[in-house]
Amino acid sequence: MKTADPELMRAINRFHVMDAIRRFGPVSRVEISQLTELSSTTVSAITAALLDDRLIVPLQLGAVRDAGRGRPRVMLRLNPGAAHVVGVKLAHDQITVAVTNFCADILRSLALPIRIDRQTASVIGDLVEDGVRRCVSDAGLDIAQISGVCVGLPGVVERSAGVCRQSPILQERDVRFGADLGHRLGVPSTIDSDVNLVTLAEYWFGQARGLNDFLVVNVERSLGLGILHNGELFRGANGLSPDLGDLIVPSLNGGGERLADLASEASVLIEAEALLRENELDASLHQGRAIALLLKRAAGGDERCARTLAAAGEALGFAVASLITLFAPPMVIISGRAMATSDHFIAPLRKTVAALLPASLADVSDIVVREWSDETWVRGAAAMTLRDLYGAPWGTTGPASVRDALAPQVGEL
Amino acid sequence: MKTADPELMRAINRFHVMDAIRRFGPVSRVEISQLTELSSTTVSAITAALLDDRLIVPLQLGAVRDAGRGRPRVMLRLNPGAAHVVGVKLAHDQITVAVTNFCADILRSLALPIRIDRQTASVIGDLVEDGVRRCVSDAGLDIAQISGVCVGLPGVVERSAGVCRQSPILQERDVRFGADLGHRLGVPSTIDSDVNLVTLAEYWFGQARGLNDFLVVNVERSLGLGILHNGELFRGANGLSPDLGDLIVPSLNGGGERLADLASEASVLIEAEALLRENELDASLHQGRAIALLLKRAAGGDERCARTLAAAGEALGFAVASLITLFAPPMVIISGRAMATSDHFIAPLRKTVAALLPASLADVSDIVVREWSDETWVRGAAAMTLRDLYGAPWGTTGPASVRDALAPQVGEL
DNA sequence: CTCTTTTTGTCCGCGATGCGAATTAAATCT
DNA sequence: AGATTTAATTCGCATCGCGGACAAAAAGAG
Repeated sequence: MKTADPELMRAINRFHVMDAIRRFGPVSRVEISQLTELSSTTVSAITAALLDDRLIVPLQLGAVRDAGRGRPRVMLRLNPGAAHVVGVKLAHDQITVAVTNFCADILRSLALPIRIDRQTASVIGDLVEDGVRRCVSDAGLDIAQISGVCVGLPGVVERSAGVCRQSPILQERDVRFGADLGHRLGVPSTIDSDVNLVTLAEYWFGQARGLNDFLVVNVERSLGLGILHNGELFRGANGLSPDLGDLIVPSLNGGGERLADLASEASVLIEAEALLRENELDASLHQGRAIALLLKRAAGGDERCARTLAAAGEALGFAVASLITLFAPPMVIISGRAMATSDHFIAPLRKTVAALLPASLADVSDIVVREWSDETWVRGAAAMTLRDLYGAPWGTTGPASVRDALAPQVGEL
Repeated sequence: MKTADPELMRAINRFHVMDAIRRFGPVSRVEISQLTELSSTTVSAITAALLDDRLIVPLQLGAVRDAGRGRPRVMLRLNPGAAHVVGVKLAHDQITVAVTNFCADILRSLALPIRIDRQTASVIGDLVEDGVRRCVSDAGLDIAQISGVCVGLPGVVERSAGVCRQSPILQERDVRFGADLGHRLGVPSTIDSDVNLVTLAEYWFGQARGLNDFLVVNVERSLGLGILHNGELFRGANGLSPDLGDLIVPSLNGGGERLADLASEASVLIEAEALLRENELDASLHQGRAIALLLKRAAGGDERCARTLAAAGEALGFAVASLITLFAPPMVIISGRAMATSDHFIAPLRKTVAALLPASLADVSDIVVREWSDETWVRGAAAMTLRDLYGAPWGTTGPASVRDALAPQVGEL
C-alpha cells in the first residue's frame, strides 16, 4: 500500500494548486492560497516549482489592473505548450480525433466518417493509429511531442486494465485496446467509456463545473452513463464503467427488458422503421434520417410516432429514477443527438421520473438537457489524460486493492 | 478544503497502523511494517504514541513463541478498555441495544421487543434513551464512559447531517435523531442506515472481510441496501444512504412498481394474508408467523405460496441485476430473516439475475445468503463509531464539498 | 556458563514539507 | 518624495518518514 510520506503530501497540494489554476483561469498566488487553504508560503513554493517545470506561466500583461492599491498580483495560468495530448472518440459511424494543448484547447481535430460497426479491433486500431498520426501531423507536431492518448468508446470498459470488456462497435470481447495503441504509437494510451470522457468534460468545462455530484445520460445509438461522485468519476469494482444499456427496466408487455432495447436510438429506429416504411421511401430510412423523420412526424401530430418516442422516454425515466434513488445527484444531464433533445422524448422522461421518485427525493435532482459537439467528447478525452499528467494522487493512500483499482495503467511502450 | 500537512500524514499512517492491528489480531511491529509498507522506524513511533494513549496494549504473555531465534516479537493488540461505545438498532418491532468495548466485543446487549412502528420520534427517543442508559448501567459502566453512540434504522438516512429523511418506522420526515439523542445522553451520537451498519460489520468481522467491493441486500419488513465500494461505505451525494425499496422494478401487470411493494416481507405478507386466510385461523397471521406459515406451505408443495415467494425473489432479482450492472461487485450478500434464506425465494432470485446480466458481467458476482443475529447489527453500529475514533482521515484532502459530505458530524452535546 | 548469531525494536541524523513572522517588492495615495 | 497598502519571498521552526547505526533479547554453539 502506498504510504503517506512528505512526497505524497506535496503531490496532493501540488494537485490542488494545479486544479485551482486550471479551474479559475488566470489567478494570483493569494487567490490560490484562499482557494486551497494552503499558506501563501506553500503556494509560493509550489508555484515556483511549477514555473520551473514550465507547467504554468505568469500572465505578462499587466492588462488586468485591479483597482487595488498595493503591489499588483501576478496572474498565473496553465502553460498551453507544456504538453500536448490526443483525444479519440469511437462511435459506430465515425472516428473523431483531436489534438489539444495543456489547457485542453483543441488545436486540430479530424473526423473520419467511417462505419466501424462490428469491425475487428485490429482494423479499428489501424484506423485510429492513422487518424492520430495524421491529426498530430496536421497540428504541426511530431508524435514524440504527444504526452498521452485517450480513446473513448461505448460499452463496458475497464480503464485500469486498459481493456474493453464489450462494446457495440467491437466484435471481440476483452480487447486490450489501450496497450495495443500504445505499442502502435509509442505513446502512453488509455481507454475509457465514452460517457466518462464527456462527464469529465462537463465537470471541467461545462455547465456542471464545480458540481461534485451529477449524472450524465447519453442517448445515441447506444446508451451511456457517466457518474461524477464526490468530485471523482465513479467506477464499479475493478474500475469497470457501467453500461446503462444493460440496466433492466419495465417494459409495456410486462416483465423487464434491457434499456438498450427500449430507449436507445437503435431501438427506436427499429420501431420507427416499421412505422415509417408504410408511407416513406426506404431511402429516407438511411441512418439518422429516420430519427429526424420520426421527430418531424411526431411534431406534426402523428400519434404513433409520438408514442414511440414517449415509450423510449418513459423507459429511460425508469432508469433515471433508479439512479437518482441510488446517487441522489443534484443534477442529471441528458444528452444525445436530435432525439434526446426532443420534447416528445424528454417530457415523458421527466414525467416518469417525477412519478416514480419517492417524496424524500422529489426535488433533489435537476434534469437538464444538453447537446454536445464532437469536440466536447474529444476534449473530455484530452482532459482525462491531462488529469493524469497533473498527477492527481487520489486513492493512493488506501489499501493496496484500492490503489490498484484506481492507478491509471497506461499502455506501456 | 483540508490541506495536506504533516498532521494529516500522521493521521493517515496512524489509521493504517490501527487498521492493521484491528484486522490482524495481535500483531508485532515488524508485521505491521510489512502490512502497511511503512518503515519500522515510523511504525515504532506510531505504536509508541498509541501505547502512550492506551489505545493499544502489548500482549504480555510470551505464550506466542515463534520458532525463530532472535529477539521475540512483542505482539500488539487493541486495548479493549480504551473506549466503550453503544450500538442501537431500530426495527419496526424491536429496539436492540448493545455496549461494546474498543474491540467491538459486545459486553452487554438488551432487546426491547416493542412495536415502535409509526411512533413519534420523541417517543422513540425516550425508549432509546432509556434502553441505552439501562444497557450501559447493566454493563457496569457510567454513561460518561461512553465515547459514542450510533443508531441504525431503516429508510433514507443522511448520516453526515444526522438526519433521517424518511423511515418506515418514523411518522415524521427529516428527523434530527442524531443530535437529539446526543442532547439526551450527553454523548456524541450518530445515525446511519441500518444496512450500512451490517455492511461494515460484514467488512470488519464477517465473511466479506478484506473484500473491498460488495453489496448487502437486506430483506426484512423493509428492504435495505448497503454498498461497500473501494473499501468504503458508499453513500450518495450529501451522504444520503439509498433505500433499495424505492427502486422501481418491473411488475407482472406491466409497468413498474416500488421494490418495497413487491419483495419486502411487508408486501409478501399482504399477499400471504389473502392466501392463508382462506384456511387458517387469523391468530396465525400475527406478524412473523405468517411468513413462517407461508414458507411451510411452499415447502409442502402449495403452488400459490411458492409463486408468491418466487415473485418476490424475481422482483429482487431485477434490482440485484441492475446493481451488479452498476457496481460489478465480486460478492452480493442477501440477508434477512426466514424468508430471505428460503430457497423458494432465493432460487428465483438467482435465476432472474443470471437471466438478466449481460454476458460480460455474468460471472463477476457471487450471490451468497446469510442470516444475521441482532448482535451482528449492533456490532456494526459499534464498529461505525469505532471507525470514527480510529480517526480515518479519508476524503479530507478533496475539495471542500467533498470533505463536508464525508465528515461525520456528530451530535453536539 | 560464555560467546556468537539472529531477529526485533529504538535512537540519531538527514532531507522534505508546511507554516508563521519578518522582510522585501511594487504599486497607489498624499 | 514619503507613507500606505497589498503581494510575494525569505528565514527559522516543528513535524514527519526514512535509512543506518545501535541496543535488546532470545536461541544456539562451544
